[in-house]
Amino acid sequence: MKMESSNVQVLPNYMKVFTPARVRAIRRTLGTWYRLNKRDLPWRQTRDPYRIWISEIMLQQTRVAAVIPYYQRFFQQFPSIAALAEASDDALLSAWAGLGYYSRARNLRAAARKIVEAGAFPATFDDILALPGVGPYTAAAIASICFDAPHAVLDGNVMRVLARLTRNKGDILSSRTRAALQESAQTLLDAGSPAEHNQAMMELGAVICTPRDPACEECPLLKYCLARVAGLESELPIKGRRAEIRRVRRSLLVAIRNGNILLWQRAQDAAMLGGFWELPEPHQLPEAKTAKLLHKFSHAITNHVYDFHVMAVRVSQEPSTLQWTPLNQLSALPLSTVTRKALLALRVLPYDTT
DNA sequence: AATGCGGGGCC
DNA sequence: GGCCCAGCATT
Repeated sequence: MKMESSNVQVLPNYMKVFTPARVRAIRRTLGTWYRLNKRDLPWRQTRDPYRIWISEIMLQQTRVAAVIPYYQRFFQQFPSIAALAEASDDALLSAWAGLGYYSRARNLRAAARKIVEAGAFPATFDDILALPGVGPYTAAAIASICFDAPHAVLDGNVMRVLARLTRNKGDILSSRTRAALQESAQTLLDAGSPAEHNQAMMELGAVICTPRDPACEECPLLKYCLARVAGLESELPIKGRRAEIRRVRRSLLVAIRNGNILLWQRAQDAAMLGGFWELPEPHQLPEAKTAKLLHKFSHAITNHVYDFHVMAVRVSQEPSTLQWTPLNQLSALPLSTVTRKALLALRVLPYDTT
């Protein structure tokens, strides 16, 4: 009898949640909750692979509220995959400017060209995964939502839901924990309706099982949640330490002459912000004569915080890497967010075009 | 396994 | 003003 009780304790946590009867109950409860409570989002009106693909790429690391204005506009500019495949660099980056992670836009066009060449949108998990910019999460999302493929999605929302549901105390940044959670997600997946099930899991994480102050009292899975029973819902999931923030002081130079402003364009294949237009910095204009400080602002990128000083300068002769750009053409160019912030503050740009 | 890639919301 | 969020590609 001692053996029996120790056997029960040895069971991994996910086994306590994922008994066949509980799995069935969780799937049904979750599905009912989702059908009654799901938000009405633009990409939930369709199963068209082009639409779903674009929405999933835009939603990588990006909040729903930030994506919505870009989503509608994107299809006006690129009504078909073929149109996207032929997009110019400027059109592509302009459509994405402000969304961040610009390699997503570049990969989008590369993938569009692959799809055009293949003649149809890939319809299996493996073929979708082979598209540039598509990883395991996005492939599972598209395959399940558009093609009913039984692949469980594991994004940040689902990791949080599952870490709490199974009281998994592993670091979700580690690949071991992620593998365990992927296994949990696949076990729980309702293969009869993977599109709805996957979206229900993500929706639960987005609106109920939130990072801070989860709304457990409203959660359809409350009675199955091992973290809640243990009072650990606010401690899970565990996330390891990240790199410390570094502060860096930088200057931007504003030279305006005859209705033109001096700018430079980053190389299209640059690792960071490739193809974007920028204000020059002092090392690019060594002989510029500083006139005065026009504006100060800060801008955070990943683990850096930049404190920018925007200076008005006069230039006698400009390096060939810089270009005099007509002020009235600025809104047609992909401007980096830093440059846009500076030019908006100086009223060189009349209003935010993004 | 570790790092870089934006931008925005919350406290 | 600092802290948190988190897919994919690259190394």
